[in-house]
Amino acid sequence: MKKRAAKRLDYEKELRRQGVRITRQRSAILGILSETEDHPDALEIFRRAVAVDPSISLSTVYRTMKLLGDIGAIHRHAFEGGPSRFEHATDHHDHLIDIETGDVIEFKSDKIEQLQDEIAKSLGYDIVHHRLELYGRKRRTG
Amino acid sequence: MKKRAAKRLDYEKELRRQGVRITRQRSAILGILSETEDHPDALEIFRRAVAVDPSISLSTVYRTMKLLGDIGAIHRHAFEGGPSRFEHATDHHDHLIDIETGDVIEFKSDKIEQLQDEIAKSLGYDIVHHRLELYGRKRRTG
DNA sequence: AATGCAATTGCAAATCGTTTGCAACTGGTG
DNA sequence: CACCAGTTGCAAACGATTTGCAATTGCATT
Ligand SMILES: [Mn+2]
Ligand SMILES: [Mn+2]
Ligand SMILES: [Zn+2]
Ligand SMILES: [Zn+2]
Repeated sequence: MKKRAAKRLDYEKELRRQGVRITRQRSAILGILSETEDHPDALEIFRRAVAVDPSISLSTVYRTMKLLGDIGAIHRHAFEGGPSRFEHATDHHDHLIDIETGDVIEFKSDKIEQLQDEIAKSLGYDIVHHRLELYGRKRRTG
Repeated sequence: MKKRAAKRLDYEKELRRQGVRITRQRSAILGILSETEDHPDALEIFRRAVAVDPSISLSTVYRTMKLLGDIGAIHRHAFEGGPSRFEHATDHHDHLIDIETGDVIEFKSDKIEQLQDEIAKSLGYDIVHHRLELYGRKRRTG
């Protein structure tokens, strides 16, 4: 899954456009989000943010994730068991979670996406969003 | 989605087989689960159970759902936003959730199931379980 | 650069769904 | 019908997230 790193400035630009203030704390979080390629949870983002701005609070991380989610700059995933995990918004894709390591692997299937649309349509619905998560374990190549 | 109602006695038999006691509270819950065709949450099961046995507690509902889940007699779903919802175990199927009414519609696609397997395999994984949820709104037939 | 004020913050407390410790109770076997 | 491990109700604890509030700060305005 190729992912173009969103630029911190892209985020800030979008925030300003929405009349939202760029605070020191938000800059720190945006910096972290823009350069991360994984799916960290709020606490992990908080830990990374503290390294940049020790005064930041977990509340602010949560509030910022909420804000960014609302404007569509990030996506929130509630994988089984754990807390919500975040990633900067990119093209839609789904996830395979390694149930032994917790690793998250991204994938995309146009066929599945299309079948979903057909199923929804046949039931009289339009899909607004969906969630497809595969939980598996690495096949031991014996 | 055709669903054969599980019999309360099926549940009890399985529980006894596992050396688990059939208490008044468990009977009440099993009765409710065996005759429900929807996806109630713990609180709703509790409400229905109280009507049968006023002494039952919410804790016992949760403990019983855990127990039944562990032996595979029921399935637990964590749909977006709300609390866990339960249904008695039947053949695998996935869900379409009406984001306006909360209604849950069941569906099954062998094609999607197969594509999932192929994707996992191509990534070097075996699927242990998965979650596919479509969130949509009723198409207005205008 | 100084002012003004609504937006934002950190903190603590609240919330929600769920789990758990514990003393009292009870199913089911002998 | 006695026994006792399994089960219960209750209240308190839990983990993730949200919220009220008084203090702070971004930034548009002079
Ligand atoms: Mn992703
Ligand atoms: Mn179902
Ligand atoms: Zn998808
Ligand atoms: Zn499925």
